[in-house]
Amino acid sequence: MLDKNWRPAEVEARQYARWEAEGDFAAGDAAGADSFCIVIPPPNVTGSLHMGHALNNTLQDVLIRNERMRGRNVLWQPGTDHAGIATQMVVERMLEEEGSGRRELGREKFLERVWQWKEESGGTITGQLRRLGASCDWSRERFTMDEGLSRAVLKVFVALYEQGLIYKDERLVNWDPKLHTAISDLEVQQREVKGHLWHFKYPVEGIENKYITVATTRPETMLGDTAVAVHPGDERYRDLVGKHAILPLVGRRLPIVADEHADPEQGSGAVKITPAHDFNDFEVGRRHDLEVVNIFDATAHMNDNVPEPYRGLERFEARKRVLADLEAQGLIARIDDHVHMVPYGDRGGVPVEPWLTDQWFADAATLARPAIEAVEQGRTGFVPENWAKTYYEWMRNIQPWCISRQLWWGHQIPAWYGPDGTVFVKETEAEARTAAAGHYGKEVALTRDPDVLDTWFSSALWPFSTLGWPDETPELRRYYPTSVLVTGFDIIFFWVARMMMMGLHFMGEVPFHTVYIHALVRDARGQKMSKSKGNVIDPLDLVDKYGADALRFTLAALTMPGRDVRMDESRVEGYRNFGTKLWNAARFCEMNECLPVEGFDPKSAKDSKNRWIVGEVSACGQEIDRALGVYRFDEAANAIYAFTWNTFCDWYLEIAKSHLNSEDEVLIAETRATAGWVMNQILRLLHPFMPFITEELWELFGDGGRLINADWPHYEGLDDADAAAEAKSVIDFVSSARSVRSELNVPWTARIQPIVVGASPESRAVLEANARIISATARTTDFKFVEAGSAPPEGSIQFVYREATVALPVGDVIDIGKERTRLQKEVAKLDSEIEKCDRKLDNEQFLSKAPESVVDEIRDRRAELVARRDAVQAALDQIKEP
RNA sequence: GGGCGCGUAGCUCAGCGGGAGAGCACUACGUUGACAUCGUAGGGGUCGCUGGUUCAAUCCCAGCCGCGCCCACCA
Repeated sequence: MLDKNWRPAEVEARQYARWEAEGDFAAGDAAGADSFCIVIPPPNVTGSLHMGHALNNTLQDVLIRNERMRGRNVLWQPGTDHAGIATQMVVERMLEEEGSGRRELGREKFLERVWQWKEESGGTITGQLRRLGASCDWSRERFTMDEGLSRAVLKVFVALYEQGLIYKDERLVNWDPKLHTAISDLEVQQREVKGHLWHFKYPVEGIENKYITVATTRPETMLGDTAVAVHPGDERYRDLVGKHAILPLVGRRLPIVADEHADPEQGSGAVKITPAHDFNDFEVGRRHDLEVVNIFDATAHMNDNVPEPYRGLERFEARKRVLADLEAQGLIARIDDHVHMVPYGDRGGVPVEPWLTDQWFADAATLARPAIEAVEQGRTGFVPENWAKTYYEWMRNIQPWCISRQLWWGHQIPAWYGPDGTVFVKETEAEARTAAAGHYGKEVALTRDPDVLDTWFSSALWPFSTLGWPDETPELRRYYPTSVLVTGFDIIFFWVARMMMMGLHFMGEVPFHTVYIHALVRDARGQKMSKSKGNVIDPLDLVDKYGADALRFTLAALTMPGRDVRMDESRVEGYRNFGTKLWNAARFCEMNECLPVEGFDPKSAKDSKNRWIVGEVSACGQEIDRALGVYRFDEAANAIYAFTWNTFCDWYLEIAKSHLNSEDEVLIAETRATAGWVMNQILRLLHPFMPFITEELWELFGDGGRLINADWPHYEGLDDADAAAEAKSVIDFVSSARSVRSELNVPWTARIQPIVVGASPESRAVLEANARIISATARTTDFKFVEAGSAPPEGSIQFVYREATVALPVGDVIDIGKERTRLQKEVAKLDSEIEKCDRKLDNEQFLSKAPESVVDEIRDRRAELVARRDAVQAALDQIKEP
């Protein structure tokens, strides 16, 4: 006997351990079956599960379990990411607390610490994924810094280098002065900052009291100015072009150049040019062959290229000093308040500096071309489709990808330098040494490039590196290209785009056929979850409280295309209750011996209610098929929810009670078998969403084996329109009867005889056939059928059933006033609806232009409404009499 | 500036050319041998505003108002 309550915590761990131990997650190897593969977006190895992971992995698991049940060779490839900057920062912070630091430790010792930390905490996130129920093939778990994956990284780097698609260049990059590393454009966040726009007067050389005014939001950078630019067509400055301005505080001669970059509409129309510290100015500098004066060191303090008083100052200190000195010289023309965007590093949290350094770049534009084409040709499709636009937009305007980072944790760049700086890019030091020996004609000492690669470089290889590339493995052959990538829109650029580039370049084929983009998880009020706001909901707390099934179902049911998921705990609670409801339905079935019967064919059911529920199961299953086929997780979840609760529990089981109470042994046996079959089907349909409770109940309602490996059901020829119509008719009758009873406070215990006035033979037959069900669910006694036109007994309440009026003689309990109001309201409502139909039917344009089927539909509807109105009116007249 | 999306019941959201829906919340009644983590019934909406297309607009189109996000730029 099932326990009275469903207790997720007790069962989940046990069921999961059993699946894993029995190898149910292992990649399939059924011969001849198609394969279905998802590579997990690898979470940070030292991270822990947040709501975004919970959503992402729930959706993947729904797809995976669904396909597994459909008999495909399923691989859900799990693994974790070394997450360069993030992990290094965590370990550095730990060292700081110990009063140490990475530089004190040295590179080798530091890396040992990171590995140690990885060993300690790397299992956290994968353990948490297990608690969610994720059915990954853990035997194939990978890590981006695994031996195998590192080999893939080296091979790709060297190959791209040899193909000229990776190169070293001295350019302006976004420099994080806190982390002391270059970061890519994507890692820079623009933040709105209230600041000022300062207008400075630069004296023009050789003309007494002549100044050219420039404006800036960053006064300190003036120390690095090497020109002033004006627009070539700007009359105001035409005669100054070719002359020089004198940079105050520094004394440098600045050529005044004409360049399109200067916008006559902005500020004074003249713009100071600081090639070393501004991306636009850098370009201007290149065009005019300007001097590049770098004024910052790696920590954004002033270096020796500025006049002595400013040296060593931190950038914001320097700003104050520059302003004070210019003010003293009377060179500040104006100060305006100004709101502008300041670039911040998304990890370091301080403004980044455009800074001139040597970095490694990947030629993203070249790699992007086939990746754009693949989506244009539909070889990879986005769901929802709109995201393709975002992808194109970025890919078509892609900039060189800065792939080197001045960090220690990551894949060290396989480049070695000879004594004269010649670079040798090889997969191993030995190869580099050989190459160097060939180059120099003798053995020389080499130094390895200290930089590591951007984390996303190894992530870009994930769909094939995890399958064994560069080796030709069976997995690679079977599962590449993978089927679906499930991820959030926030990493389309970081990750999806780059996997497309690398996959196409190295595998010659797209890495996945479909990219399913899901939304962000926000809090119940639509706010982004963040630690600072304190509105972070920990998915594991919800799992503890309501069970993993409830959380999974909530996430799936809230996943609608193009809309963020608002995580509201009351929804989770509601779906936990759904689990309880299912559990109790199972208990009911168990105690009534409603268990699957071997060899029972649902098509063979004779009873119309049994035939009806079988048809409903079929409709629900088909809806889930359709919805999952187009990634409508919400619709699939809602379909199984509504069927289980509203159709099966609310109606079928109530009907079954009356069947089971009958004397008809054949009917009882058929009902038991049908109910058992429906339970069995519900468990299959629900399993991808709620794997734990369904697997647990499968022990009772299954047909051998484990549910995770059961077949996905197919439904053919189970619909029975007549049975469905009859069931609907009975449900209508019962609902109406309940409604009026409730309205008039008729006690539940009071059984009332329904007097049916003017029923057609068909309606009468239906009512008689279902008399037992109706009497049980609507609390009535036997029907009394009366000729049309007969007056219903006095003191009865009435409702309309099809063409008939049903009277319930309830005697004293009737509240005539209340009932009259109710009926009057109903007549008014029906009248207004009839009027609506009339308006249409009187409209000649409607009659001539609307499709005939629509006109007929409205005619039928009108007739039906009139019949109902008349019946209600008749009932009302009866009441009015006394 | 470019792009995407959203304004429907108190809340969160479905629907998207011919009958305004769900869940939660709310109100009333109820512990009937599966389930109070429940049941039954009920109240509640000029479907953001203004025009247009149409026989017919919550739905399509345009404009406006309000809100959110992404990209780029702002000396």
